[in-house]
Formats: sequence, structure tokens, C-alpha cells
Amino acid sequence: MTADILSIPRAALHHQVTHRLRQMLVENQIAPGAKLNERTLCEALNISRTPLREAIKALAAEGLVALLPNRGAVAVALSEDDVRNTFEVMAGLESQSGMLAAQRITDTELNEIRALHLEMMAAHVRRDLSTYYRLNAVIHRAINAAAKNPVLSATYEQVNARLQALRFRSNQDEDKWNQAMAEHTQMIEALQARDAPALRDVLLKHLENKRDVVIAQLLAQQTSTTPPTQHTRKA
Amino acid sequence: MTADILSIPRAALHHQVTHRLRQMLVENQIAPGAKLNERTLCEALNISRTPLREAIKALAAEGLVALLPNRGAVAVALSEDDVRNTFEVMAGLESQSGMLAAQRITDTELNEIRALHLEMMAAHVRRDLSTYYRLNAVIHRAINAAAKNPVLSATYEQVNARLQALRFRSNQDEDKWNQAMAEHTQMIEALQARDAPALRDVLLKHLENKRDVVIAQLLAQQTSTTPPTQHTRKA
DNA sequence: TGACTATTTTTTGCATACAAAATTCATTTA
DNA sequence: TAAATGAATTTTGTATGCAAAAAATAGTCA
Repeated sequence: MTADILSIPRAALHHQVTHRLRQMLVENQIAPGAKLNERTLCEALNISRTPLREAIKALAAEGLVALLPNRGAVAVALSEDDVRNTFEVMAGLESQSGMLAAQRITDTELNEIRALHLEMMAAHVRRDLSTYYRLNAVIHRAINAAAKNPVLSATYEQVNARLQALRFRSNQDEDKWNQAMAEHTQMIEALQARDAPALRDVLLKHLENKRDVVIAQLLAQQTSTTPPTQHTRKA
Repeated sequence: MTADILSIPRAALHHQVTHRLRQMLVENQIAPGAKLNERTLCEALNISRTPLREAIKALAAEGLVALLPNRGAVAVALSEDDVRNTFEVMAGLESQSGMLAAQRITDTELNEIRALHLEMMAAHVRRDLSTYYRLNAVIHRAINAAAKNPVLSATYEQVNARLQALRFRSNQDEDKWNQAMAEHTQMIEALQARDAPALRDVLLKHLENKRDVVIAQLLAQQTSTTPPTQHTRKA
């Protein structure tokens, strides 16, 4: 038998395209509400329409794009109610994830999270928002991983992705930021104590604050973009 | 302006196919692990490969099929761990849904659920398993709807669909069935009292029992299908 | 016989072709 | 001017074609 692990079979085109488009959507390179023109995207990604359309169907199932009959796809634009509803789903997933993580986290995992937490504190002190955001995401993903449930993690990521496009990288309100840091410290404490209800509660509180920030930014974005009076659109 | 709401534009082919395939998967007409042959399905559904492949990609994003590189798609076959993990996700969604439903249910909605509950009791007394299952699903969907969160309902349905294929229509264990009925009665009581934690708790208990039944059936199915020792013994 | 290899056949993945629907745009008309 | 009409164009939805990979089959040789 010859060595056969030397060629890494590059992922299928539709997978690459799905990944790339998802990235463009959550990073807001494709704005909410924007149309996904097949011709344009095909030329930009240098592929044919078949894998592109397959990717779009997958992203529609993930809730990142909406399909309009005979009119293609658009990046989903969440209303305020959509955002509130989505955060309620996140709350259910986050509390479950937190409860399980507190019960199942290993000392090694906890140590790594503590280290990341200290790094994030440094970023906070430096007012290095970019690093802060990155470490914040890494920490939340690490807590999720500690729950040892890949199905839960995947569901969490999928629902969370829909909100990512709304997370504008605007400067945080000083008080809100301090508050978030305090909550993160409480998370570490709850994890160390393996106190599942405590971790759940602080995660939920943290999520509520994040929701309020997202909604405030969403409303600010809307009023600055659309005229005050909204003329009716025909069906 | 001409009247333009007279023609109901029949859903796109790929939507129809997605719906039909999803149905075949959750109803176990396509068995877990079974290969989805494109040619066969195209002939069976009388369509070309393009909408079929788009549907398969959507179902893969929903977690109902798995894509094998250069080898097409198979209906997902959940391991025992997969089932446990999926039920943990369901627990997070169900408790959130229950909490919200208890807070938001209207008298009208509650009355309808009480009526359905009585019908289900009748099916139980008659040992009419088919009607029982149908009403059971309707009731759970109604409780979900009372939470007034379409995003939560959709997420719940999507995760639940992965488990549906495992719900074999075998005769219920008598004690388990009585137990399930008792839990349903408790749900009604909790809903009437608008007691959110109580509803959450009984829903979680109900879900645990369902999980145990599903896992027992999964293991029974596995041992009856595959020999205990894996090596071939044809002499 | 049984394991290995070469060859055919099937199946998948992507590109392209074609038809229908929607959009655009120029033109007409009040 | 503004609305309305109707081609021309674009865009989407589906079918088909083609190449590469996988699977099945046949053949070879120990």
C-alpha cells in the first residue's frame, strides 16, 4: 500500500464558496438587505453559477440569506423584533451551554480561559478594541467548547452568525465596556467554583447587555440610513 | 394597475424538492445512513439534477444529510452520543420556549391546547397510538407558538427534525405512556397558572423521558441490525 | 482459489445552454 | 411632466453536457 495521506483533497468548490460568502455576510462586506447578484459574484469568485447557487441555498438554510421567488437572494436584514427573537434563542442556547460548561470544564481548559481573560483585561486597559473583540470571541468559544457538546456549539454558532453582521465595530460606551469586563470576571469565578447556575446567570446578563447594544446600534443605523417617513412599498 | 394577486406562483422546484426530501428523511422513507443517489432521486421526483443538488445542500445545512466529498450525500445516522448531544440542545430550546410560553400564552391559545389535550387523553384511553402521536406533535407545536417567537420555533423545529427519523412508531411501553400523559396534564396546569419555571421543569422532564425512549430504541435497532462482533465469520 | 491489477461503468462535481420571469429603458400619450 | 405601454436587456431557474473521481467488473497470475 502506497502512502496516500500526502494529497490534501482541496474542499469542494461549493464548500469554499459557502465559507467565503458566509464570511462576507458576517463581516458585513455584503450589507444586510443587499442583493446577491449571481453574475457579479461568479465573476468576483471566478466560479460558475452551479456551486454559487448551491452555496446560496445552504446559507438560506442557515438563515443568513433570504430567497425571493424568481428574484434571487438577499442578505437578511433583521428587524428589531427579529433581533429580540434571535437573542431569546441565544439565551436558551447560552444558558444550556453555560450550565454544561460549568459542570464539565477541565482544569486545563479553565486555565487557558483564565489566561485569555488576563489578555483581554490588558486589551481593555489599552483600549485596544480590535484585540478585545477578538479575545472576547475566543473566550466565548472556549466556554462553549468546555460544554463538550459539538451539536450545541454548532447550533450556537449558526444562530450567533446571524447577529454578527450587526456587530459594528463602533467605539464601545465606556460604562458598558467596564460592565462587560466585570461580567467576564464573574464568569471566571463561576467557572472556577463550578457553579453552573451562577455561570448561567452571568452569561444571560451579559447577553442582555449585548442585545441592548446591538439594538441601539441597529436603530441608530436605521434612522441614519432611511428617511424618517417610510413610503409604502407595493407587494 | 392590473390585479396581480390572482396567480399563486407555484413554489420553485428546489423548494418543493427540499420539502419532499425532508419529509422522506424525517418519516424514515430514506433510512439513516442510506445513500442519496442523484440519478435515482431525479427519476423518482421527475426533475433534473440541478434543483435536487440545491435541495441536498440545504438539507445538509439543516443537519439532515451529510455530504461526503466526491461521494455524494447520505442521510445522517446519529450515534448515541449525537442523540444525547442533540437532546441537550433541545433542552435549552425547550426550556426557553416553555418559559416564554407560560408568560405569553393567551386564554384563547390555552383553551385550544386544553381541548387538544382532552382529545389526546381520548386517544390514550383508546390506545390509538397514531392519533396520540399526531395530537402530541400538535400540542407541542401549539405551546411553542404561544411563546410568540418564530425564530425560536424555527430553530426548535430544525433541531427536532434530526431526531424525528429515530421516532419509530413502535408500541409504547404502558408505564412510559401513562407517565407521558401525566406530564402533559402537568403542562396544562403550569400553563393555566402561568407558572414559567414549573412548565420549564415538566417540559425538561418530559424531554428526558423521550430521550431515554429514543436511545433505547436506537440501541435496539443497532443490535438487531449489526452483529455484536464485527468480524466476518463466513467459512 | 484468492489477491491484485487493469478496464469499464457509474456517479459526482462543475460549467454551460436554454427558457421564463423580472427589470430596464425608450417611447407614447394624456 | 407624469404615467403608461411595450420592446430590449438582464437575471433567475432548470436542464444538459463534460471531465474527474469513485465503484464495479473482468482479467491475470501466484
